[in-house]
Amino acid sequence: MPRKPNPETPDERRRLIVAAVRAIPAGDVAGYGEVARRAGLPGRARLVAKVLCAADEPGLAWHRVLRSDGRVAFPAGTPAFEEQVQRLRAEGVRVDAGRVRGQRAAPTLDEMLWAPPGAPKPPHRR
DNA sequence: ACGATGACAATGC
DNA sequence: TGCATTGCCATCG
Repeated sequence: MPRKPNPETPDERRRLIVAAVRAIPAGDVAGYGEVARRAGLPGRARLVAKVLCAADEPGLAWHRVLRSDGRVAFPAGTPAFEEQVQRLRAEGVRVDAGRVRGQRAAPTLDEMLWAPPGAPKPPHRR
């Protein structure tokens, strides 16, 4: 059956995405793709970026959203980049050279199931 | 309608 | 890890 690509209105999508971002607990992070999926909009990672860019929602934790590789999306050195890094560190997130440590930016279902507490432990680096 | 663009993702070397 | 390539999706001129 023909799948429906975008049954939602632009505003609806914006709302869903903002909600998904709000759902990220402090001190934790998520990838754009992850947020998109949690928002019920799989494959729309770029839309998430768009929304965050235009999001003027006060208190929105946009800084907890990273690329799938755990890196900050802004080019290093830019004001936005620096601010994001600081905000993350302020929440106890270890950021090294624009890369987040200690957590997975885009944990897959497999990963969650296959990496229960006590599994392959990546050595802490700091 | 079409091509360019972007706070992206997955894959390959 | 880093860089290049390809795929994706919504927006905009």
